[in-house]
Amino acid sequence: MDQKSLMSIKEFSQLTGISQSTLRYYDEIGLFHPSVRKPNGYRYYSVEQITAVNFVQVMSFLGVPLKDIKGLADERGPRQLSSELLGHSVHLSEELRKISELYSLMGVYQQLINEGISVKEGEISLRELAATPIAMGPPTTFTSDADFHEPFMEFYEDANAHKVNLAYPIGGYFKDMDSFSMAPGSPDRFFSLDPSGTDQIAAGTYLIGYTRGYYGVVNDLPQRLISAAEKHQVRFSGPVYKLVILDEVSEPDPKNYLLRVSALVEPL
Amino acid sequence: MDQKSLMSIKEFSQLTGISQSTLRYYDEIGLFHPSVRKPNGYRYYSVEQITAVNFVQVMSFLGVPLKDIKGLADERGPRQLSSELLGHSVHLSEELRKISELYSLMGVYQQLINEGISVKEGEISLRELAATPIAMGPPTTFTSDADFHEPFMEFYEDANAHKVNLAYPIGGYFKDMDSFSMAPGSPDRFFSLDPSGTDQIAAGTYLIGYTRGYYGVVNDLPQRLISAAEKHQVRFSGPVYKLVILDEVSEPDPKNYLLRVSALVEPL
DNA sequence: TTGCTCCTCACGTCACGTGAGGTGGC
DNA sequence: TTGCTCCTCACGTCACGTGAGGTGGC
Repeated sequence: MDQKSLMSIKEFSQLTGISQSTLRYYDEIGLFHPSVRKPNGYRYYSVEQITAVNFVQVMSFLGVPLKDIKGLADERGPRQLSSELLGHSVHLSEELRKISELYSLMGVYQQLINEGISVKEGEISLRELAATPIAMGPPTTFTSDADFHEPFMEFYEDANAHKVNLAYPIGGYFKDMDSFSMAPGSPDRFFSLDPSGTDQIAAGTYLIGYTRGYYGVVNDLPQRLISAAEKHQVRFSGPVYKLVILDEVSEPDPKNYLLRVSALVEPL
Repeated sequence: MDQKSLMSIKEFSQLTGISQSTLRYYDEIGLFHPSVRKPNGYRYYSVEQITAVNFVQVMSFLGVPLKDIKGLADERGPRQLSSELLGHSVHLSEELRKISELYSLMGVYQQLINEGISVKEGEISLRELAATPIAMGPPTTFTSDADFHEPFMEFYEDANAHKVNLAYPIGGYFKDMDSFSMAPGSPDRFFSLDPSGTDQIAAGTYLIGYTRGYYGVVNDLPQRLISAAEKHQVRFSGPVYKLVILDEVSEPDPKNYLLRVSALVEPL
């Protein structure tokens, strides 16, 4: 109202948490002017301006370019603003979904890395696993043993089409231990660890082993799994899942990439 | 493995959703090189690189500067990466909180604007309101009727100290109708519509009226409320809340700012 | 040969941040 | 007078986008 109590740019900056240089920039581009400009060029802001600049901040955080915010401010009106906000809130809920997905993605990464750090490589262990949601790809068709890429690309394109998030680690599915041990480089399907997938790794008892090497290298892991099964008095009763848990993302040396193979088993 | 099946930059760009110019830029700054560079300068990418570039994308989305991502890639190792990720996931959950707050903020804005659009100004209505969480400020001390700013600033500083989100609309609280009608420009407290606040506007029956004008203008609203109370056979039984629901954010003309006053009532 | 893809500069852009060099206010 | 604040250029920066002008591949 009447006499305005004015703040220097420093005070206004501290109150709003917006840097002085940002405030000057907003002034320069005509987005948000100080209430008063003294003859010496000093900028002074009024309390009432807090709301307006807050709004600018909010819209900017929403990703709206400053030009558009300016446009909005120039020819706004409640109706325009309302529909504008509606658009952005749709966008925002999309962002929200993306971020929470990223959050879950980082959780998955972390779990795998921590597993990779703490694992005793030589050992084969028997563990109870809870069901894990995944997104399974279509059946693969390997033309030659060496050409791994075509089926992999097929999986990729199929996944893209189905909106599967491909940032999650991708592994190989084998329908049973025979399939794995005969052609460990040619999974029957690929899968993504995407937890919003509609398929799942069934809960159950798994025999789990690790080995190091570049993609495709399994070393003697199949044999080790088979002899461990004998020792533990279990037999392979279902699918085998192969997943590289330390890859180029976390491990600089390709020879040290860490592969995990989990095979469903049941007591003899 | 062995023979790589390579993709042109266009194919790789389409597969990953990363623009060609971004891929060239990543190459230029040494963050992410194509698997093969042909003598003619053409870039070719391999399938295996999808994971790595995905990771770059993820980190970049997390707000990590490309330089840092490069640094991470240069001297990474599972342990470093794990602790790095931990830091970012803390940051991310903070972001998540911020965004969902923004989302709720936009909801509040929209509600108020829509109310502002659809309101019949002259009418005073009797409505049942559900409880609304708010953040109440400290009691105000007005030195003069005209100086509204000092108490308002006090509220602001207090709110800042208590981490109240000040982007939510701010209103005035009066302990009763007498307090409001005697000095409608000097609320007993200020409040923020911040829904994470620990105070609340109590559920109950409210007499609600509107009037237009710049901040502080109430016109004949107090009288209109009082006579409406008689007509509706109710008496004022508690606090009065004043809130400008259309302000400089949504309304270009200060004379058209819209004030809403809600007064708690009970039957006579 | 034609059209498409790819290349390398070079420059633009968006939203500021960062001095340099100078004036103003208490 | 001293120190603090404020000012205006001007230039830097980050992560690309956008042509211009030219070559390469099927």
